[in-house]
Amino acid sequence: MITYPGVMPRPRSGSGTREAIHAAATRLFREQGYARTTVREIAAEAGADPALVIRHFRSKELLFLETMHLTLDDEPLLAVPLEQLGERFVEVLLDQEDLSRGVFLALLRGSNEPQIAERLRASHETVFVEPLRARLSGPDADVRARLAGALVGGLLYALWAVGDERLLAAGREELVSRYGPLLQQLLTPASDR
Amino acid sequence: MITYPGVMPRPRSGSGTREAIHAAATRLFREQGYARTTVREIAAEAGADPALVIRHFRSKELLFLETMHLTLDDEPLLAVPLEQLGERFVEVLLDQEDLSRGVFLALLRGSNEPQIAERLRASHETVFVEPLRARLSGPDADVRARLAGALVGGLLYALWAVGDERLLAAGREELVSRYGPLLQQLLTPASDR
DNA sequence: CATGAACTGTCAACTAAGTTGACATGGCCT
DNA sequence: AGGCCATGTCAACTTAGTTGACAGTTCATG
Repeated sequence: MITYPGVMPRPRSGSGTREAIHAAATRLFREQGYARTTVREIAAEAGADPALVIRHFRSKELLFLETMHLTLDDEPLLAVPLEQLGERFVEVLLDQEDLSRGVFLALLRGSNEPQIAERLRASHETVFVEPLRARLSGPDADVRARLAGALVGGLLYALWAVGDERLLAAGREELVSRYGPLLQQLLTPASDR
Repeated sequence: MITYPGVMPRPRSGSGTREAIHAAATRLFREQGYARTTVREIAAEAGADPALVIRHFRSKELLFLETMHLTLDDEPLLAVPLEQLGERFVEVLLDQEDLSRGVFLALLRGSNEPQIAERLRASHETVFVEPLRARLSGPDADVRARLAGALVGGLLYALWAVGDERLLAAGREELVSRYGPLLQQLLTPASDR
């Protein structure tokens, strides 16, 4: 059995404090973002000493990075024919609001910090660009997928970062039927048909 | 002559310190954002006392709001026929990068603070939505303009907030010719033609 | 079973940063 | 001349992230 030198968090005798801190941080960072959440607040919610938070995670920023992971369950996208991927992707995005919104905003607003910016870049790539590029082909597949990522990100930017009331009020249906086709244009340009 | 009760900044005996603080804050907030810029740093650059910065602007946040104004010279858009507005708008946007980038990012990343969020909302409305809505008509003009704002904001989000290297490398021409038509779709939908 | 290393935890304190209050000064208006 | 107020300085307060000293616990090994 190989032992990894201090890299992996060993279970040891878990009193569960580390997990409590992790959970508290996840909730607070999601709801309040990076800047407005204090280490002392996290510690209080986890019933721990502020110093212990740093002990466990080295710094507030590393704790943030350890808890804020943007994900998208793209399973519902796999079986969708390419011609419907545009609308479907917007649907999936809007339906996972509970999972994504807090993390997306926290990453976006925290991206002043270089490491958080890097995480935002990677998450954007993984969640918004990659699933679409995987379905494209041709020499310009990469650019098109990246523009699609910009388009998709723009919707979340407008809804969540800007908080456009009228768009929020528009409802899922209208957003899907109006914005989806635009995304579709990038996936299957008219010149392809 | 009416005197406004303490609202307008009276010239008085200007030693210019206030202006120096304003200028330093503008530069630093643009280049480093809200969180990474300290009041003490602004004061140092302006050759003033940190307390004086607060004296003049009441708080770091108000100083930020006083200096960070997102604008877009939409004059070059007025004469453009509606059918070319999509590409033209993207062009104008990309050409004003020097003016907009720092402020846009500072507002976006600072939008954890409620007042900065409100400024972002207003700026988005004024700069990205309003110029387009002004050219649209029909019952759905508002929604379409707002979706156009999302689309446009998405491009800046991808380029500047995410920092998508491949998009940055793509160059103005390609971005305009690929992303402009998508915007155009919202301004003049195919069903209109 | 003892023991030392590594982990878990506590407490006080340090540093940086935004802000405030006390106080000084100099110009402008009456 | 006198008073008001904008301008400016300085020290100090508060909050927040982080560190260091120290103590208790657990676990693998001799």
